[in-house]
Amino acid sequence: MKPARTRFAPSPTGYMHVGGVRTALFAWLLARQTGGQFILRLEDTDKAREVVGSGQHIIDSLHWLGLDWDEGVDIGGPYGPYLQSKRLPTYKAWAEKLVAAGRAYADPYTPEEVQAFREQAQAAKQPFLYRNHRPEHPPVWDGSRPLRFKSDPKAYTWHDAVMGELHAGPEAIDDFILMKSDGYPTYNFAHIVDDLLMHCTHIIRAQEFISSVPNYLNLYEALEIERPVLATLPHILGPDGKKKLSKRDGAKDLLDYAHEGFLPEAMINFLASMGWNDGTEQEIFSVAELLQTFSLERVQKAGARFDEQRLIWMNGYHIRELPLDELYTKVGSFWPPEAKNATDEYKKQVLALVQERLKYFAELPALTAFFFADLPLNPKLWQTNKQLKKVEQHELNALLEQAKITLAASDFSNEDLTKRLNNLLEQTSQKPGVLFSLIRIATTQAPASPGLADTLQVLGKDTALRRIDAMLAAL
RNA sequence: GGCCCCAUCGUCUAAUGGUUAGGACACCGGGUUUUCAUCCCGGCAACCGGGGUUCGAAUCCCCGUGGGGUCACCA
Repeated sequence: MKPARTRFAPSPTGYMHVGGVRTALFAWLLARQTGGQFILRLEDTDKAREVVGSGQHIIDSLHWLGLDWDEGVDIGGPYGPYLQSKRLPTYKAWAEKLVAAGRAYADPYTPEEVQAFREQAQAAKQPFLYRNHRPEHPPVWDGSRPLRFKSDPKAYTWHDAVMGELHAGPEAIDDFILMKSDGYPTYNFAHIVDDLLMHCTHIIRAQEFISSVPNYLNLYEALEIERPVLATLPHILGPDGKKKLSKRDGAKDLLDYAHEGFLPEAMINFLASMGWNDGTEQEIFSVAELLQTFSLERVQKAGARFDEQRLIWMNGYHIRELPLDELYTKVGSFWPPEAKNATDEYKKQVLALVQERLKYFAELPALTAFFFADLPLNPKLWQTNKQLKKVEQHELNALLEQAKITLAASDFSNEDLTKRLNNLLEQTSQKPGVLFSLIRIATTQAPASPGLADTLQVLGKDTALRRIDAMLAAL
């Protein structure tokens, strides 16, 4: 496959949400798997909506995911600048070319007049087409008025790398605005100029642009330029399956997932599996595997719902796959505050025990707090436990006393603990459900914990016996 | 409303004219000497409807229906 030059071109109007970032992922995958380049361009032509800091936020999000770019706003490149607001003379020059060719004209109407046309059309239940009001003798364009494209409406059939053959009639084409009266180009104009000048081979974007493509096709013709490969991705829908995922409807900031302790490789796996698969039954993909097998042709045409449950499962899966040392490094500062003075070695032992039940790092404190500090006695645990609530208090007390003696004799190696615990089971002729639950609750005061012998071993003798005493006093 | 796109279990999806329509998530059972989790086993659960074409249709065609997008000096 020929090297693809793809770009991700968001507008800095807010944080990155998971819907938008999939577009970046697919573009990045295509560039990387073909040995091409990936470009980050910022489309900051809407100064009214621009959110300060969101450009950096987008960069941070991509960094977190591990999507790197060869040219872009922050690092420059041979076809820069990559910030549209710094390219105004370029757009002006191309606009003037269109004016000179008689393919663009100044819009003589006031916004109110255009709005009146629009309402007229709406009242008549017709789509609004500006060109129905195209002025016969437009004023000279001096930049104070919007510049409109003088379209040449016709029917098009074109190929989309994802959607296949697409069609539209002349009614889909209109005299859209190229340059706004504030001197900035519209997206519709700027992206075409930039993609040409930056030699992009593929335009990968979301579905909402599909109805504008005939306009772009018409503009490519007017500009007499070759168009890149077009690839339209289906929407990612919100959990209700209705509308496309949007910030309004609670789409989370991508970095929120970072802060909750999701793994970038899990996020990438999840994002890729929404709307793409390789045709096999494989669910788990590493980035390297995605680079092997990804193709636009196998991207789904229908929208996909964002199912956070699936993301959580996938994240847990990737966590379990990690070697302990690597996981330990990644877990970083997610430990509970009580772990502040714990040694790396101790924390690693704890981590090894909870690795298989950790779905995302933010769960770590709840899962491990009792390893670092005595939790307050929680009578509910033994009062409501399915097995224990059937046993008399004094009997529990006696059992726990025996357990204490047994444990006091142990060297607290895993083998010895297991052996003595089993012996105790026989001596007391108790069900493990009763005896082990009791000891587990006594030594952890937690609703859940890893296996008993493992937990006791890591906790150590002193802590275990101290906690048993505390519970004994409360029984 | 015009135009455009889409349509398989609740969800993500496989199937490219011939399968008991497969897998995964979630959920529900059971097992792995306690809990939670992992792992294993099992269960639940889908081709939007109607017409064609064909020996044969989830797959091709048409018509409905449903959902989505778009019709901005936003991208």
